[in-house]
Order: sequence, then structure tokens, then C-alpha cells
Amino acid sequence: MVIDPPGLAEETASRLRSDIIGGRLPPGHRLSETRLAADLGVSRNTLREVFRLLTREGLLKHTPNRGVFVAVPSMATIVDIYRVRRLIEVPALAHAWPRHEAVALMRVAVEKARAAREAQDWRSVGSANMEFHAAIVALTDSVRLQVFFAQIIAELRLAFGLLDSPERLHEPYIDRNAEVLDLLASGDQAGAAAMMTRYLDESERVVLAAFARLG
Amino acid sequence: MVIDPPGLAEETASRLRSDIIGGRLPPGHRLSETRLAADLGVSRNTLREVFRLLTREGLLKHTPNRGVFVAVPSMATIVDIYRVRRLIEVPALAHAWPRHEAVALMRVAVEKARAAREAQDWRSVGSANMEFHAAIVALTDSVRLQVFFAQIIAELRLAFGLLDSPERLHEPYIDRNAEVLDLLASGDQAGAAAMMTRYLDESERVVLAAFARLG
DNA sequence: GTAATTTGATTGTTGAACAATGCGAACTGT
DNA sequence: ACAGTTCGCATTGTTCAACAATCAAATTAC
Repeated sequence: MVIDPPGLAEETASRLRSDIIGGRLPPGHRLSETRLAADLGVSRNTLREVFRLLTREGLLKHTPNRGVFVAVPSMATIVDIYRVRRLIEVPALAHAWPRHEAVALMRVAVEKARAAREAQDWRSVGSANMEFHAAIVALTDSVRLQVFFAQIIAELRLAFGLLDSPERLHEPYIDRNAEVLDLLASGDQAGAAAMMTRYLDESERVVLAAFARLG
Repeated sequence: MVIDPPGLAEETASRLRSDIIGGRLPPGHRLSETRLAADLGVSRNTLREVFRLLTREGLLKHTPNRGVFVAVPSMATIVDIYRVRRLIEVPALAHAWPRHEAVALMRVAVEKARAAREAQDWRSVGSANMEFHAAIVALTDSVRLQVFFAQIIAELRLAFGLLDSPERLHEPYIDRNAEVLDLLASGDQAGAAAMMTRYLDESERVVLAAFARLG
């Protein structure tokens, strides 16, 4: 049977979350309370609590009296997310202490990405890339910002799921991540921040272009 | 465009939220599911959905098998919140377009604060002050940042509820808000951002000192 | 072919039920 | 008295069943 400890709702939320960002539940898909509750082996009430959680995270969209759907990222979503990223990641780098412990996390993420590239595992490259940016936010030492950013990343991965060719989407940034890391580690926070700005601008362009090709 | 009926859970959440930040439910207070559900006139299941919402917002703390409590802000909470504010508000001002429509909102907030000061209504002064800072974040045009910041503000007001002498806490900042607004409106974004940095540093010191006096 | 109506399915909300858990009071042995 | 243990009780965790409210589609009427 199901393991209960950290609350059944939280557990179920994690399961649903990974089903969504893993693409097993495609954007726009409608989630029937009765059926999904049966599939997940929880009651309808518990599932409704889960829905409230994930709706607040932006992964689900709740339409009153219609049901909940997997959120469909739009261009506006992408623009908004990159706005947030610029406004958080760039200052985070600009004010970072070059010996902050999170720098080690950034380095780990870079290595992971390179290993995954070696193995041609583009999905893992994407994960490692996101890990790198999460580490940048960790430079701020703010738990609230980190939680918020994790949410943003989940939404972004949901959007990436709509796009094909994950190689073109992530490969070019592996080495740029490494450069940002080197600049920061060598004490050039301003340089790292400036590079990140260009990085995000270009990444946004690429993603938006890929989106337009779907329209 | 017809607005959606807010749903009983959302509505109840709003009610509880204002009861919390309004101080009618003091930090640390335990919320019995059965009793509160009866008081609010909703079922226990609906109330549990509300709890998930407000727990995610940081206003409630959920301890498994013990119940939910009104969150008790600590010094760490204050430090974290001000970290977030510095990292978001300062760049928001630095990159703002001086004719952005949110500037009008900032002006409205300043007027409101002055009117409330005239009436010696310090609670309203606090509200107007928060409105001013929310308007600053609105300069970014990011809905996600605005939602996140609204959460942060709710947490901060919860913390302020623990402190006495709301006059000393808010009065000194009314005119500084006006100065920040003038600098921004006159095109000196850098000056506005710099002033906001000092503003936040001092405010944080005052709040932390008031907290220490409680310990 | 379009408008109105009925029908069917799903969500919104409630109340009751029962197991699991934790707190505090009663009980024990010294 | 007193420390430690046991037990009862209230509360949370979770499920289930029921019913009203609402929407989408099928059907009927014009």
C-alpha cells in the first residue's frame, strides 16, 4: 500500500508534479477528479487538496465548474518567466560572495551537464542546466526566493516539454554556464552578471522562436 | 467578460487571511479544524483546502498530526524577507521606465499614506506603505513577481502585528516614499534605487531592533 | 439550419464515519 | 511524594456517500 508519513497530499502532489513536468500529462489535458483519484489511489477530497497546491504553483489551471487542466504555457508565460529570471539571477550574481557555498553547487551542475552531454542524454542536460540556475539563486541565501524560483523552473520545464529538439535548446549553454562560473569564482561578479544578461536574452529569443514555430 | 465566482474556498481563504494579518488570530494560535469550520460556516473538507492555500503562502504552519497554527515570524523570517525586498525592489526601480503606469499607483499610495497620517490612522498608513512597495514591483510588469511579492508583504504584515508602536514603524517612511517617487518620476532611476537600498537597510534595522525588544 | 430544451456527466460542498496519532490524566511501584 | 508507564480521549488524516449546481452535448422543435 501507500506510504503515509509526510502527508498523503504532499506525496501525491510530488507524484503529479513529476508526471506533469515529465510530459506524461500533456499541457491542456483535463484532469477528472474521480478518475485521477482512482488512478492515484487517493480519495477525491485529498486530490482536491493536491489540486490547490499545484494550481498555486502554476502547473495546473483551475476553471470553476469546469475542472482542472494542465497549464498551457503561452508566449506571455515565457516572457514573464524570463523577466523574473533576469530580475533575480542577474542581481544574485552581481552581489554574490565568490566563495559562497552555492558556488560548489554551480560547479557540480556544470559537471553533470557535461557528463550528460557525453551520454547524449539531453533530458538530463536540461535538468543539470536548471540545477545550475537554481544554484545561482541559492547565492542569495533566501529560502523564499529559492522556493519561488523552483516554481518558476517547474513552469519553464513544462513549457520546454512542448518544444522538440532539446539539444538545440540546452547544448549551447553548457559551456556558457562554465564561463559564468569561472567569472564569478575569479571575483568578477559584474562580468558574470553581464554575461548572464546576454545569456538570458538569447535563450529567451530561442525559446520564443521555437514557440512561434508551433503556433 | 464575466468574472468567475470566487469559489467558497478562495473566499474563505481571503477571510482567514485578513483575520490573520489583521491580528484577530495571533501568531502561534492553534486553529482547530472542527471549531473553525463551524465558526466560518464551511465544512471541514473545504477548510482543509483553505489551510493548504495559506500554508503555502507562509501565513500558516502545518505540523503533521498536530494541526495548523498561525505562523510565528522570527528574526530569520525578517532577515529573509528584507533580503527578498532588496533583491527585487531595487532592480525594479533601477530598470523602471519613468512613465510606467505603475508610477501613478505609487503616487496614489503616497497620497493615501499622507491622508492617513493626517487622521492619525497608523494602520492605514501601514497599508498605504505596503501598497507603495507593491506598486514598485508592478514596475516590472511581471505577474509572477507581483503575486510572489504580495505573499511577502502578507508575511511582513503578520510580523508587524507582533510589534507595538506602529507609528515609529511607518511614519518616517512616508516622506521617503515621496522622495523615491520624485526621483523616479524625474528620470533618476539610479538615485531612486540607491535611496531604496538605504531605506530598506534602515527599515530592517528598526524592525529587528523592535523584535529583539520582544525576545 | 438554428434556437431552445432535455439529458448526462462533472464539479462543488457537505456530513458522517473510522483509523492513526499525540497529549494529558490516572495509575503503578518504590 | 515522585518518576515512569498505561490508558482514555480529543484531534487530525483520510475515505466514502450523497446531493445541489453547473456545464457540454444530444435532442427536439421551429
